[in-house]
Amino acid sequence: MSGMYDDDPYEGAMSLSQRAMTARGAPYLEGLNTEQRAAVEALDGPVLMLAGAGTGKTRALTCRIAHLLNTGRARPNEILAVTFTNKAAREMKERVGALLGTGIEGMPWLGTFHSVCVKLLRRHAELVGLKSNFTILDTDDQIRLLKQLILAADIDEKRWPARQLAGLIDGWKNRALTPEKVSGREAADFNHRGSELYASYQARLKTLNAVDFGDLLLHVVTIFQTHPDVLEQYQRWFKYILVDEYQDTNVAQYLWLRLLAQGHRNICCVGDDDQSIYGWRGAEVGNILRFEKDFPGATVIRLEQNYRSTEHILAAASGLIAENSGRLGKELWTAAEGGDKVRLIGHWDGEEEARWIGEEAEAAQRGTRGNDPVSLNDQAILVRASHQMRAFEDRFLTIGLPYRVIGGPRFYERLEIRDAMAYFRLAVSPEDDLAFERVVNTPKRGLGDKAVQKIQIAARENGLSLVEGARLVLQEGALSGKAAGQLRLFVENLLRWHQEIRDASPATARTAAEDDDLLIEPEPGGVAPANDLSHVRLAEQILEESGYVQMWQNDKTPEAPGRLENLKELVKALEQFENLQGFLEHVALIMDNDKQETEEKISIMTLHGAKGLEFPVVFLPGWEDGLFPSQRAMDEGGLKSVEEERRLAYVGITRAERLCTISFAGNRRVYGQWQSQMPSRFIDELPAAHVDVLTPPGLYGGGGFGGLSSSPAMEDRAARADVYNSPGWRRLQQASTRGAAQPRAARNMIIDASGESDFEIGDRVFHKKFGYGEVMGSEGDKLVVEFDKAGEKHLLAGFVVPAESADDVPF
DNA sequence: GTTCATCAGATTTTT
DNA sequence: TCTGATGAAC
Repeated sequence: MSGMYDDDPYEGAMSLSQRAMTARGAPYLEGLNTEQRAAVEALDGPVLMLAGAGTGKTRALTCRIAHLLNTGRARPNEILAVTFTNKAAREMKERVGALLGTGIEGMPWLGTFHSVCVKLLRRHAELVGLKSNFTILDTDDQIRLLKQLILAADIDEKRWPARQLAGLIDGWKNRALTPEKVSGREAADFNHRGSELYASYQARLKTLNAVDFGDLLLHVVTIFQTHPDVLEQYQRWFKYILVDEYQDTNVAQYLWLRLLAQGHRNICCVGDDDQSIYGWRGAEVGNILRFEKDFPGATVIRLEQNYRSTEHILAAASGLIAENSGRLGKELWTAAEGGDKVRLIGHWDGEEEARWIGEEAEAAQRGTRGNDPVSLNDQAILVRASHQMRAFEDRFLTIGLPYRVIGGPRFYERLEIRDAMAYFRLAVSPEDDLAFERVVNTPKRGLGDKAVQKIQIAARENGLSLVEGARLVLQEGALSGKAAGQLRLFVENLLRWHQEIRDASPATARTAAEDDDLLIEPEPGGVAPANDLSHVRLAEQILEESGYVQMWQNDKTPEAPGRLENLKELVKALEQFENLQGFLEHVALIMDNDKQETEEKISIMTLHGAKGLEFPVVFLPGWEDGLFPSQRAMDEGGLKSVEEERRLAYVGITRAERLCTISFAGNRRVYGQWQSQMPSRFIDELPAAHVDVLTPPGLYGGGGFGGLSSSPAMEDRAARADVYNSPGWRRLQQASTRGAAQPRAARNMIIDASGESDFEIGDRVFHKKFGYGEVMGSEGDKLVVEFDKAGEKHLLAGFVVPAESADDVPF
């Protein structure tokens, strides 16, 4: 293997390190393949590690850190290692610790972009006009704040929703644009008030001493750009920088990294341009494509040996992704031979698809397919959009198949948790106006819009926080007796809780100024088991005294008990922390809560949620144009968006270790309306030689594969023959005969395998859901039909019958 | 001020 | 189909 490794300008340094290694022992290097080893040992200068799916990227990355430490290149606190998720950060910490056989306590700078930025920003907050104890707002707070501003700006909130403004501002922050830097054309967005509202939003945040997620990055970048001395300090300090999932970085993160890397220039970015699926969140694939230009003399190492999937799965994924343009180029290969081809199957509708997948999952679990039994834990259904999950949940509930939805509404985003958190926030800092607003009238205290408005006016006129405004209103006696009494109680409670917190921990919050040698600080007052549990008691007390618990106890809706349960869980989670402050900090940044479950369950999640995971058996349903690729990607984003969708498809396929099944349905209920669906364009892009086309008999007539005769997969007749003889096929046959009766008409439909439909323009046809209609056009086996009632539809010829045979269709 | 009916809108979501 | 936001009725 020649190439960059041999030509590496740092070879001398490496042999030195090799010597050092032998001296100290580097067992972690054993078992790495050539490229992985190269990636681990190329310590100096810029390095781009292009790591395909399942190529042992995390392993290389963690070994690299271990190697840096073991060779004495850097102390643990001189390494900056950033990831996107807490999960990735946690895993990396654990694995580095395991490699070195010692606890790695001292890696304070290994974390998510956001957590590292919080740390930096707490230290230098005053440089952007904040106090170091600023609060971090989540999206919900953000929206509520923006709503107020939109209202204040006298803009019709219906035509200009706060969500849209939030999206706009997020986009600007992702691109590191402060309000002044927003270009003229864009500034005029949002009813010509875009940048103006952005500016007032930022001003409001400052008075609230708060930041949103985007600010964490943006403020730090601003500090670096405007205070060279501060920047230089960190440039010097971080001898080595490592970045995970580099393809997902946005402009702000890119600038942040580039600024920091200018010191030692030892930056190692790991990523895979083919797995860039967060463009809509501001990620710039361009960052990774441009790496060599940004960092001249960069070493580029490709990890292409895949240890996860069988050759057919890899080949199918590779064939698909090859349709994308502007790739860095990478071809996955595996030493493992054989295995099942990717399976492809079409269904009549979404319910049928869910039914079939349920049966397949159970079959795999029993080992009926002639394979070893596969635990449900090792099976996953990956969907494009979360609303697709519903069909599966419904079906699995009825057949009693245990499932787990990953990435649904998260624990900390639930209503009751957010309310409880608002109470905690108020107890910690009563001047938290957003929290105040959220819960003044929750539970109902008879304080409606009008009362709250009075408080707000009083507060604003006197430059006070809302609690103080409330006290003022009470003094003035501007509220009716009942409301006043309730408000007084609320405010008194609040201040009392606050006092208790202050009594309990006089000065736990450390400030930036206290500590000069900040670069070697320990973990922030976070996840340490507390010996004194007074804060837990206080939390319980708060929820009781506020009447919040009572509120849910009185609630008779079916979800009330669950909410109370969640509150208990929240209080329990507090035990892991020293105090409420530490807990709030944790929650602001760490919204994940993957608690391990013991019961065997099949996972249902979005394709986005599946990135980085792997499963022996994977189902990819809903491959239909308009769903996947999504309508929006096809309409708005043009080629770029469709390519991102294709990468998503690539991510999906490459999650599978042994068996990957792609499916689509001809009809699907979308927002309650039945729609006919066309198979995804991605299906036609799969290389035929690696795909098995399954078709349940009785659906398209049993002989051919309805809509796909033009696809390469269809030409692979040998593959199809295989299917018919496989045990899987026979099982399938049984499944569909014993399943709900197929409409007779559907069973009788004969689709010409050549792909030509028998229909001509002007023919009258009948469709099970749309009724009668007239053929307006046809192309191959695809028809355009003008239905009498349902209007014009594009659909596969297989889904309609000539009108005269409609009598056969049972209603 | 709270409750019920109507109506629009509806991806993906690491932090 | 389902959620939420709004407005009229209590």
